[in-house]
Amino acid sequence: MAATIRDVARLAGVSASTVSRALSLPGMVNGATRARVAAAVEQLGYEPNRAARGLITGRTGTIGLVVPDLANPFFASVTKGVQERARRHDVAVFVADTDEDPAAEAGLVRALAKQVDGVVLCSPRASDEELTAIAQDTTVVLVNRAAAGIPGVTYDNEGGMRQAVAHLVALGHHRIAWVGGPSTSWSTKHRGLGLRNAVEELHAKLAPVGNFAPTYEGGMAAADQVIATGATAVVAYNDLVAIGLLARLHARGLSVPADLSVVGVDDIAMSSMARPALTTVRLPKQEAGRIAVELLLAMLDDPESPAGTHGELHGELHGELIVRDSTGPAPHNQKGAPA
Amino acid sequence: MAATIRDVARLAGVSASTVSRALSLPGMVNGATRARVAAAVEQLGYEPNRAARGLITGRTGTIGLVVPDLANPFFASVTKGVQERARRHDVAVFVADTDEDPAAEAGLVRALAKQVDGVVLCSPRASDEELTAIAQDTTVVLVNRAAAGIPGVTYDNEGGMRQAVAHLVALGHHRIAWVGGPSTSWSTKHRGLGLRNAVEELHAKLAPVGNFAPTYEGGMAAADQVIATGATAVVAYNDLVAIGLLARLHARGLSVPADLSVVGVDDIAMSSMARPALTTVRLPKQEAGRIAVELLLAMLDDPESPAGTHGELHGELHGELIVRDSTGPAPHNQKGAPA
DNA sequence: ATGAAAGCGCTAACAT
DNA sequence: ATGTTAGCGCTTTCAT
Repeated sequence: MAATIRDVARLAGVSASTVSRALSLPGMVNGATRARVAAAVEQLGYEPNRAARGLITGRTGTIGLVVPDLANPFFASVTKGVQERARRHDVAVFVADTDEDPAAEAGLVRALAKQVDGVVLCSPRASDEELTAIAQDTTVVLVNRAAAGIPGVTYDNEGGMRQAVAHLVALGHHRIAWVGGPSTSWSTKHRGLGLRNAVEELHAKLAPVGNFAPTYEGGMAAADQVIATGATAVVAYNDLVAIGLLARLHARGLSVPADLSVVGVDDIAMSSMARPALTTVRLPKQEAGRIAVELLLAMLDDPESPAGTHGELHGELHGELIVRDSTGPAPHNQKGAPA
Repeated sequence: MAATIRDVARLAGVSASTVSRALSLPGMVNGATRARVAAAVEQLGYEPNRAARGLITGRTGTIGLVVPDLANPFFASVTKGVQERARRHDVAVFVADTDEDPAAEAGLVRALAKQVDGVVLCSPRASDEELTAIAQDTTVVLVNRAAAGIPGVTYDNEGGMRQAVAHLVALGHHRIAWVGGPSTSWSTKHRGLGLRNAVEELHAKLAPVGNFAPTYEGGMAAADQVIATGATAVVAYNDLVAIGLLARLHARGLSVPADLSVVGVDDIAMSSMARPALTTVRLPKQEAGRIAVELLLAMLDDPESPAGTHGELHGELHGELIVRDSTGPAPHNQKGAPA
């Protein structure tokens, strides 16, 4: 059996409470005593029982993480970041995968919530109302989604899109197609907005081709519509979509970037392996996970935690344009080019 | 505050012990009483406090999962399988990522072990001795690795390799190169063995080109040596390596499958997106995770659990050959072909 | 079939 | 600065 606090107390010749204090409030105990306790702890290999501690403190030392799909490299990276930072704080993390099922999401979060101190919700598919309701009785931090009054970490989608457009315009592109992700997606909305602004500022034209699944298949499905717009460049919702685009464009006999330049978002590992390698806006994925943990822990430590108090807690991360082979100069005789 | 067992007891007009029994040993309590308790539970939305229960039963209702790298699609899939099955049993899972650091592995497992009922170790990099030591004081199940006396689930590497070779031989290939993974990898060893046997049975020749990192870069590094063997087909350690191979072969001006056929292992999502799409041996990844959970839970439920007793507990999963565009008929004037 | 009592390992008043 | 006491929410003897 594992040693208990009483074993340590006996060995150190003190009471259990002193051991408890020596461990959690070292300042309150005499240096010599503290040393004796430390020695006893060491000798016995004592580790406090978390369940017992949790029973009385009401804290479990555990946080939850909910992601739509672990098999999606973007979410896998965020998860790595969460892991790493949580471990540093000696906090364990329960990971739950909703399998992209929006209906299962809320239930899962609520079930998780009972077993943890707080929850990191990554790219939740739920409505703002549902999120607010959940945040009522649970400490929640959002990743890749903003919702009024709930702390979180998001990406500067506008800035990222501006970089992409600036790059394309510098290459001589004037007509840029945009393949959006799911219409319910928060980032689709903001990327679209950013694109619209950037294109206007830089005197180019935007040709949105609608909403598609945020997957390889989505990209395949969008490709022909992209071609039909007559654009010489296309920005895709994310890298997966961009790679699907690449595949279908190739099948249609178009060459990238000679005929059409392609830009993705995320910079997943696959993007540098694509042919041609994909120009993309790199999002700091692990960093988002790390910040989310810090935010959550800060909320937990702050005694004043009535829902909403932490609304101002918010991190914003910036994307970085990574230029690879899928973007190049605009073709000379492009449709829609100035005469 | 959440309702406690006493609240339920009061509302149902029984004692706390009766509520406890009604919940965990329904057979021991009168039907009518049971119904009253159930009603009270329902009305109060009561959920037993796991920490309190764990304190007395010694079980946490939590298992641990250790993987080398969550960003690797193979491990992400296994993790999904573990998740899904654990949830079905109302068991939570702590996920830990060692970041491919073999040195961190053992420590992580031991730290995890104190907080969970058992641990699923996926593709551990540790030595057999270390694993045995860990299994001494923790309930452990291995995935993708066999070690004496420790239950686990593995893949039938030999069978998978035989399918790949049969496919290639049928296409007229006689000389097959083999790009192995890390020399310490259990699957490298068994895939190599399977290949050797299959090639002998089918009267072909094997040309091993050594050990490489199980990554895209590893495949790039191996490609030129593969070409030098004069083989008309190559089997790669896994899909990532095969895709790296594809990239470097393309750069060298070789065409796949016209000049060289390429086969991978795993069937990660990326494989069907590669150009040409990759022929591969599909491994049931999520299934491995599911079985591991069942194994672990079975061990936990079985009172007789002295280490080693469960050594015979073992699942073996079979791969399935998925033929795509990266394999084709052997070139006519191949080197090493019969005259 | 049910209740009363004890206690899991720990922390947090309350004493001293 | 340290010890004593009580009790977190639950399960489990032991009675009845």
